[in-house]
Amino acid sequence: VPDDAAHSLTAPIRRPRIADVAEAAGVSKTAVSFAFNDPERLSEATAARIRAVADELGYRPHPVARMLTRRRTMTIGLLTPQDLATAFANPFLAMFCQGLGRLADTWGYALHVISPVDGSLARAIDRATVDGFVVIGLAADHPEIGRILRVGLPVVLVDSHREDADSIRIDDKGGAKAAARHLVALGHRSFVVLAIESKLHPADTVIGRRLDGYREGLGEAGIELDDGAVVHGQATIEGGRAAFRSAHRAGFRPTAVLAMSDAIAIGAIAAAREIGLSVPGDVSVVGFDDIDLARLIDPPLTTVAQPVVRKGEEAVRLLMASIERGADRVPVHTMLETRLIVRASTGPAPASRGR
Amino acid sequence: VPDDAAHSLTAPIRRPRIADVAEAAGVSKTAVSFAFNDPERLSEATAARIRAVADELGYRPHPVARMLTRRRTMTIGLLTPQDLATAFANPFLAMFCQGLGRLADTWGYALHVISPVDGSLARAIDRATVDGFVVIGLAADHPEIGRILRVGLPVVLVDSHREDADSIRIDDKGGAKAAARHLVALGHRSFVVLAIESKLHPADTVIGRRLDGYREGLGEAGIELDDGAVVHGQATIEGGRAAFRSAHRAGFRPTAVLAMSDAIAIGAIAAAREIGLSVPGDVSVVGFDDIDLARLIDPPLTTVAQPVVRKGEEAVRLLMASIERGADRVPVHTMLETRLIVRASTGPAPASRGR
DNA sequence: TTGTAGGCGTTATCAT
DNA sequence: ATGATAACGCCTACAA
Repeated sequence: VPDDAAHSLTAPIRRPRIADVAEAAGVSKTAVSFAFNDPERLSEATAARIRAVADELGYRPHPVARMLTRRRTMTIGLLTPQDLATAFANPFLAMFCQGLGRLADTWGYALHVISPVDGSLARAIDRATVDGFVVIGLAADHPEIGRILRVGLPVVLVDSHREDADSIRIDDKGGAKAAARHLVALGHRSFVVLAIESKLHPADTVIGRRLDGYREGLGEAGIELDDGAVVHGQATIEGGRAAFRSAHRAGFRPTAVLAMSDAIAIGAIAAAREIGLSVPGDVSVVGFDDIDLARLIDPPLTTVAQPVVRKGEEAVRLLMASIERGADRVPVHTMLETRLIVRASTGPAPASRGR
Repeated sequence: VPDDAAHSLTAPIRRPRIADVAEAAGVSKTAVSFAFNDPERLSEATAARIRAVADELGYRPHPVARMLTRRRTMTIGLLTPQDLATAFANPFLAMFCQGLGRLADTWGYALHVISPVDGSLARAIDRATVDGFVVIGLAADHPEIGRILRVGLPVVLVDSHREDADSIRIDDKGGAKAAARHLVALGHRSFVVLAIESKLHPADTVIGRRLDGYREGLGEAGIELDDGAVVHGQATIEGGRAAFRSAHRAGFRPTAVLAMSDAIAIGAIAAAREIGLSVPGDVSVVGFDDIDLARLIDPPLTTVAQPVVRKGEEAVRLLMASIERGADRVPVHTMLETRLIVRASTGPAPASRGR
């Protein structure tokens, strides 16, 4: 290709490289590299000249090449098993990202959101150029986590636990139990649980633990939860709406709903109203998370609060320690508290009704 | 299930490379590469054997090295001038990300969120390993946009416009005008505008255009907006709360509030109530965006709706066209509609009051 | 079907 | 203070 193109008005065909700058400035590639990364080692004059030439040519160090030699990406990955659209439809994630973001920013790290590629998390992970992962919504024994660990990349597990990785959890069971007790104390005897949908087996997930908590809380009053009374739906407002409707269609007429996320709870309230039920007059609803929304909606939502933003911050803090201090560190396991916040979406049980 | 503990004791210090696999499998590096990227070109047997060996060694192609040769990152960058925490505190962004995510997922692209590093967008951009940028909240003449374009990376501008890049906008001015007219028709004469805070000069931003729309709508009724009656705040619920309070402290007693985002509007409603004002009894509030939240809060928010999710989808669609078909394409400029949605946060003006 | 060799663009090492 | 050269780890003509 003749370099006539260089004189044309159109943008240059090829991105300028370090060698181009070196040649144009009459120095070595090394010098150019120094000009950008370690100017102290160059005389004031040459450093300035190199910068000028680079600017003139529109040269910027190629970030990928730089990553390759530096062995650092300055990026943390947020790994979620849901597709991007679903994940962001849950306000919980945005709130968690606030926490991640606040700390990532202070450390100068960028945020890479990783969701399955064509349904495959493995492929997504293989593509990801990150210095470490914050993993949310994945069971601890998910094979991908083992694979990541084996490559030597730091991992912080959120809401699950294994011995060989940092983790940060909340008291899911206790929180769920408190929610159930609260409803029982209000006289409710007929329940539906709106659970978070997941393809993964629920052994070590929020789903299983919260369900345990609900069961335990109800059990104290001698109440058993029908298997059919646990309906699964996406952790979004729409998911909650659909789940409540589906329970209703299946013949359930609960006086109280235990929702595993605020988004689901909010959707359930919307669905209940569409059916003509009043909240909390006919149905009481308890959520989980205490997202900003919870206290703003009508009626303000009774919910199990967890420190979502702090959870994000802690996750990054742990990850940074792992990245900075190397992998041969003893894993740290953090547990954050939950607490029931009673607002107006729950009230005394109405006169008993079916099922 | 492998014994992780035992495994980690013997785990190699160094990540296995393609050469290690090649040697262990007794083939060339090419063969290993083929086994991962183009298995058809290998015999069934050798491909399987190579895979087995790779698996055994825990080998994964290094994503950065792969990017370097492929010249593709399979990642799109979302560029925002705000810090991560602030950006995610606005539900608008999560909604926009739903749109981005839906299409990014279908194209197999991941999402990289880029915010200023130590206050410098330039540094953040230089770090970013992406195939293209979706730029939101940045004026079209921001120098960084020019720099990105000069490197030849595709850019889709959201909410701003320049001739040499794709863009996608909404009718900000028309929407704002409709909001102002609506309030005027309800008899309001005393206004405060709650604007989105920005360090950038507002010439070609949503801020300037919406302000113009407000002014025009009010102007039709002969109403002028005091300069002091335009209060700026972060586009978050907290920001809205603070902005309303600050206006109130400054002595403003509007009967109507024009907020440039729903988050701000929701915060303003909260602040108004804390002060003892009823909405819409004492103060009417109009938002902008129509986020999910808008119809769920109490009272349901009158707002200027824009198709936020579709905006995200369109942005990725344009970006993909740009990435796939090369940069020598005529820029496409998309305009999406806005429309006023009247709910319950606006009502007739109360008997006239001060200022 | 498999192997060889060169390139991707940078930083790091070791001279000078 | 500056430069030559070797990594970094992979992909891909081209050759066999």
